[in-house]
Amino acid sequence: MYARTIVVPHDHATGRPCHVTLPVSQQLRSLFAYQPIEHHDADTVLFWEGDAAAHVFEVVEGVLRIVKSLSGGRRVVIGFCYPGEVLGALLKNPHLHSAEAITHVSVRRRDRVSFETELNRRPELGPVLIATLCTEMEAAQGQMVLLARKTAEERVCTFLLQQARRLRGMRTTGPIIEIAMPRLDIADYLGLTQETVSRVIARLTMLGVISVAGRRTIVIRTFEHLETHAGDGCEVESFASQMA
Amino acid sequence: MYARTIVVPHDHATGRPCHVTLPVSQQLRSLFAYQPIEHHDADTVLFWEGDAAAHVFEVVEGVLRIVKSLSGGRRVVIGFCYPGEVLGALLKNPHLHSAEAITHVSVRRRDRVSFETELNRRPELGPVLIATLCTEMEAAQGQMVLLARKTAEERVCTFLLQQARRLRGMRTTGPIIEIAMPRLDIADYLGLTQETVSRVIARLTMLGVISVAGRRTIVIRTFEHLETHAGDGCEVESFASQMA
DNA sequence: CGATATGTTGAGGCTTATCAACGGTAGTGG
DNA sequence: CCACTACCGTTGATAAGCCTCAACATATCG
Repeated sequence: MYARTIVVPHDHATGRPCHVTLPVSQQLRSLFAYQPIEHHDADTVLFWEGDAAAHVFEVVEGVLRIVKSLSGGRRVVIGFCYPGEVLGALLKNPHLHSAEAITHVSVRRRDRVSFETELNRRPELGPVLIATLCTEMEAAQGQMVLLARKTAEERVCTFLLQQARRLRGMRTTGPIIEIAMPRLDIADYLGLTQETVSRVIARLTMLGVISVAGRRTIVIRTFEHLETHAGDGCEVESFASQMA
Repeated sequence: MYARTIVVPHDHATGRPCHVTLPVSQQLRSLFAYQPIEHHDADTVLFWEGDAAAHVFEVVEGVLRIVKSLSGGRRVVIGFCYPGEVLGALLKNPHLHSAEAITHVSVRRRDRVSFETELNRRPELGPVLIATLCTEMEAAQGQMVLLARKTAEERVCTFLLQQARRLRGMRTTGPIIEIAMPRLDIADYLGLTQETVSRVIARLTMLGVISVAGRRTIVIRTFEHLETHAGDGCEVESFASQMA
């Protein structure tokens, strides 16, 4: 039964990483239109896990990481938060995760109560928020699949595709991606170690799939290889195994 | 910076497993009030990953598993779906996962279009749906933490606590939990193998933390041990390691 | 141009997966 | 009601993949 072949026509790998923020939505962002812009340096913490959730943020510039901690110093990066996204709109009062600036970031802030009041005052925003949350759930499910069953190589390929597709959605030029976050954040996002991420990147470079320029820039040379090695879909991956 | 001690006062381990269904909500369930009850045997598939999403379901009785498949026969159980929950309300049109009966189940079905029409006709349901989705996201994040960083033992302890707390929420008697699903489903839910789940259960039995009666029944003898070994929270786990 | 944080590479070990066989439970049919 | 059978679960041996620890290289910033 589980062996039944399912062809999934739906493009569920939209390149959206799994994060705890609302994706680009002009309508939701309009709620921040008249708020002043704040600037924060890299490694600033916008809010801590367990803090009272007093504000909602629109990210104007820069990248944040959303972090949950557990015993033994272990850390999980639940997702990243990019410009145009809204952060903190969803969850219950004590924050369930920290939000930390990876780069210099600029954000607009709005009081949580007034945010919700405004939301109620404009009923057309309800469906927008619901649609947004559904997209979030979709991304979260993809991430669960990655963390539960993908190999290190598949995780890194998936991550690189997410990054590439995100930029493509922004109509940025070709296959050159700028990785805003350090290897440790990538590792904690993919459920790996820094070293393993590094080794996989080295292997992909050896294979000519990607090339690395500097610390933050990666050029994708063979998109197809990344896609076949991202492990998505439930059908055959390796032709070699069929031949055997 | 990551070493900062965070005490998280919020009880984010509410025992809700991570699933793709809406939690018990009288208001949402009212949408199914006049639908006939359907019965399905164990291992029936309600819908397949990739199918058009034509219906929304209320689970009246029994347990379902929500499954995503990937290459190489690998499988991930995204979550389980229990009586009183609503399934299929959230996602985009092609289903992102299959829903399969673990036990005999009875459900009420409603056409997706009429479900959404009714939702629009009753604006008071919007916030209910949003709150529900937020709870789902919370559970999904917890599951990501589990899959990314927890040990096999922590995963199994977390699962057992989820089961126990779910029953407690239903005001069922004490520490005896009925596990509806086979080991393989538990394994695919926890990102482990059947064998590892079995071995951890054996070890917990040896330690006197639980005892196993038959295939489906587990008695929790030391709740506290489960809680300290579930790995939640970011502070010290083992006193021994402090002593050393 | 130098100092420090970040990233890479290597050796070895541990947790968990894999493969295989056995045991038990529960459901079925006589 | 009991025995048979098939599935499910357990246990063991082995191995693979990733982690850990450590040293080294390279960017980036002052």
